[in-house]
Amino acid sequence: MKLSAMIPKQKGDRILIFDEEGIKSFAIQLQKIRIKEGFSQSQIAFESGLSLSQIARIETARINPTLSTIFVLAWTLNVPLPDLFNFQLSPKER
Amino acid sequence: MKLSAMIPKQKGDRILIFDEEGIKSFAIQLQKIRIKEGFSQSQIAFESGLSLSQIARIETARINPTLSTIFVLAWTLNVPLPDLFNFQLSPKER
DNA sequence: ATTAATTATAGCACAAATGCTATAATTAAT
DNA sequence: ATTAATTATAGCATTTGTGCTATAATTAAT
Repeated sequence: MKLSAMIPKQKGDRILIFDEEGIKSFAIQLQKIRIKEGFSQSQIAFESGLSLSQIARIETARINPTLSTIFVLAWTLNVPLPDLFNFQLSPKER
Repeated sequence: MKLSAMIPKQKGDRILIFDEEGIKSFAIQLQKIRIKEGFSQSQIAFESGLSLSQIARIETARINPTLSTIFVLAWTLNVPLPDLFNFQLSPKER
C-alpha cells in the first residue's frame, strides 16, 4: 500500500499513516455535499448516530474512515454512494 | 448508526460491530471486479502492497475496511472508485 | 489421484477508528 | 459588539483494521 506518513507538526500530534490525498479529497467532497444538502455537522451526527467529533474529524481529514461509516454518511445525506466518490485523484494514485 | 452485531457462531470468534449488508455487498462487488479483471488475491496483494490476509478478510466480509484501503484496491484493479460502489442496498439502509 | 495454486483462517502486535465528554475556535445572527 | 450556533480539538477507553506468519481448506492442473 502506498502509505504516506502524516508527520506531526506540533508536539503531541499523532502520527497517522494513510493516503493523504484520497482522504483529503473525500473530506472535501463530503463537506461539499453536506452543505449542498443543507445539513450542519450536528444534524448529520444526530441523524446518523455518528458522533459529532467523528464528523468533524472526517471533514478535517484527520482520520481514515471505515466503509460502514461511509455507508451511514451516504444514507444520512440521501445521496447515492458513488456520489461521495465523485472526484479525481492524481494519476499516480489511480 | 444502524449497527448490526455480528454474533460469534463459534466459541472464540470476535464480536464485530458494523453494517453487515453493506460490507457484504462490497465484498461481493470487489470479488466480482477482481475476477473480471483477471487478478488472483495474491496478485492484488502484491501489486497493492496490502497483505494477502487482508484481501481475503475483505472478500469474506470479516472486516470493515478503511477508505485508504478502498482507494488502493480501486487503483490496483484499475477501476474508477465509484465502480466499487455500484450495487444496491436495501431501502432501509439507503 | 497427486500436486500445485488459490483462497480462507488464525493469532499476535501495533496503529488507528470511534464514541464520549469537554473545551476552544470560528462563524453567523442579532 | 454580544450572543448564539457551528465547527474544530483534545484526551481517554474500547474496539477494530492491518501486517505478519503460518496453516488449513478449497479449487484447478496435470
